[in-house]
This record gives sequence, C-alpha cells and structure tokens, in this order.
Amino acid sequence: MRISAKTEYGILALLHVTCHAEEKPVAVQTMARQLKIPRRFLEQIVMDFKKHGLIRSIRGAHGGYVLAKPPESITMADVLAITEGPFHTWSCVTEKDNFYCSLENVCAVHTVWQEIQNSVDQILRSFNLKQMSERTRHLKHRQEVLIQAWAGVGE
Amino acid sequence: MRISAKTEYGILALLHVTCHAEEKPVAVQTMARQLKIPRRFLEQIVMDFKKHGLIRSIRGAHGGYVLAKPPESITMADVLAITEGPFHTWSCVTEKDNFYCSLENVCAVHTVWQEIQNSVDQILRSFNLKQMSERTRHLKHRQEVLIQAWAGVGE
DNA sequence: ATAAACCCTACTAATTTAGTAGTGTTATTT
DNA sequence: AAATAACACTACTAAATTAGTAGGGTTTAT
Repeated sequence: MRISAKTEYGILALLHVTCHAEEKPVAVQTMARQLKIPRRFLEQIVMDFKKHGLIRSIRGAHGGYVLAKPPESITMADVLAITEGPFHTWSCVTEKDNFYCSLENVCAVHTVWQEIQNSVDQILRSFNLKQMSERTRHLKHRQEVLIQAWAGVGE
Repeated sequence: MRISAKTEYGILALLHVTCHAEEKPVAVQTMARQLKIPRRFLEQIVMDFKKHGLIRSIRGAHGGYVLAKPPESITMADVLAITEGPFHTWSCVTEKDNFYCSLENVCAVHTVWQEIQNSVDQILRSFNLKQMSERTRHLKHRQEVLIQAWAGVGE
C-alpha cells in the first residue's frame, strides 16, 4: 500500500500552482526544475489534470497553467481519482462476478475494505488545495525564520 | 491503491483455519484446492504467517496448520503487516532525509497521509479473526438457506 | 516404508510504474 | 515575421514489483 510518484508529483505541482495563483501562470518547465521532477513526465501528469478540468492552460511565451476553479473546491480525492484511478480495486469488493464471495466460508472480508474505503475517501475529501497551500505558506515562513536564526549562530 | 493477491490469499487462508479450529489441523494442499490458490504460492504465505507467530504447524500425515493464539487476538492489522510490509510508504512521511519537505512551498501534504494512515490502522485493528469467522459462518448459513429456497422453485 | 505433510532456496513470467523520445502545433514577444 | 517559449499527442522502453514456478529436500503419523 503505497502512493505512486505520479500522485506525489501531481500534488506538488498543484500546490505550486495554487501558491503562485496571484502571479503569472506557471510553466511546466519551471515547475519541473524547481520541484526536481522529470519535465516530460510532469507534462503528462499536468495534461491529465487539465483534461479533467482541475487546471486551465495559457499558451504561448510566458504561458503556463492556472487553476480552473477555486482552490477550496479541489480536494485530494479529486486529485487521487485522476492519478491513481478508481480507488476501490480489491477484487472482492469491485469485481462483478464476486468470485471469492461465492467460495465456501469467505466473505466477511468485504466489510473491512468497504470501511477503509469510506474512511479514506472522507479524509481525502476533507483536504483541499486552499487549506493546504495556506499551511504550506505558513510552514515555509517558519522555515525561513529558522534559517535566519541559524545564520546568526555561526557568527 | 490496491490490495495484493498475497494479502487476499492470506486472509482467506486464515479465515479457513479459524473456521476449522475445532476439527483437525488444515493442510495447505487442502486449502489451496478449496480456495483455488496456487499451492506453492500459498505455502510461502502461510510459512510467513508461521514465522510471525500467527499460526502453528503440525507435521506429518494428517498434519497442517492451526492458529497459534486465540482468534480474537489476531487482527487484520497483524495480517497486513506481514503480507504488505510496513504500511507507511509515502516517501514524504517515511524517508529520513525528507526530500520533498525541504523543497520550497511543499509539505502540508504530510498531514493528509498521516491522517489516512492512522485511520486505516485503527480500522484494521478493529477487525479480528474471531469476529470475522463468525460473520463468515453466518453468511454461509444464509447462503445455504437461499440455495434450498431456490431448489424448491424449479419443481 | 511410504505417504502426506512441512521447509528452504532460487528462479522466472507478468504486470505495473516511471520515465524517454520524437515530432508537431500554438501564441506571445521583439 | 521570426524566434522563442510554451502546450499537444503518440509511442516506446527501462526499472521495479508482484505473482507464481520449480527442485530438492526433512519430518512424522500410520
């Protein structure tokens, strides 16, 4: 049970776009450089986000990407749905012919995954880009203060 | 985000052993046949469970496996820990040098995974083999009643 | 003794994930 | 208008993980 690079990169990129919302659109090349993600790979991910209506593109020199809707309306559930595909992939719960469930002595197992699915989904829905980018900004500020403090120590 | 065959097979096998607890030990070959799991593969999984103290083996003819502790003390969390390895594998949360977290504008992301981790863990801990095998037995009974009912219809 | 079980190590095939590559189109800026 | 900096689309490949095979044992109940 792990998260894919695609998802990680995707979230980083979206946060980056959200944090630079007031400025110019953000170019893939710039993001790739700053976030240390292979450019071609990030392009694919970002295009996927566009296709699903999370972001909007502005073409030409100094073009780039901006959010297509208010950041508070984009949740982690939306992002994961795109980068990880449909979430419920334990055969017993999703497969039509529910093979295992027809076996002797088996399927109380359903309930476990169903509960997990619901819970994870709820948590993912509770995190949106606005909230997260604000926290990010806050963390960044704290970090800078720390660096300042450290800089003083050496002298 | 999906569950592995290893985990599915493992859970099925443990439930099987639990349900047959009052009878004889259950042999891998028998389980493999009944649950339609490749025998050699199931052997590996079951040996892993033994190594981690979930089950106990009885060797020789008519030997097999039995639970090593009371079924209510074995939870899904214990099982998954063995079959899926350590659960928290999103780089940002687990990696020591927390690479992403040192990047500009990033790590409010931590919180999301941490919450999911905790929640999933709690749910997994809340399901134990006793409980699940009872439900399984119940479901099996219902199914048999249904089949009986259907059998009457044809006549 | 032999059959039915467990035990140990190593290898391989299939699938998924991560990333490259080539080529082209569009739209600003100068 | 031409150069530049961006997006757009298709296809391929390498690395890693998962799923499963294979061979050759050892132990013990009947």
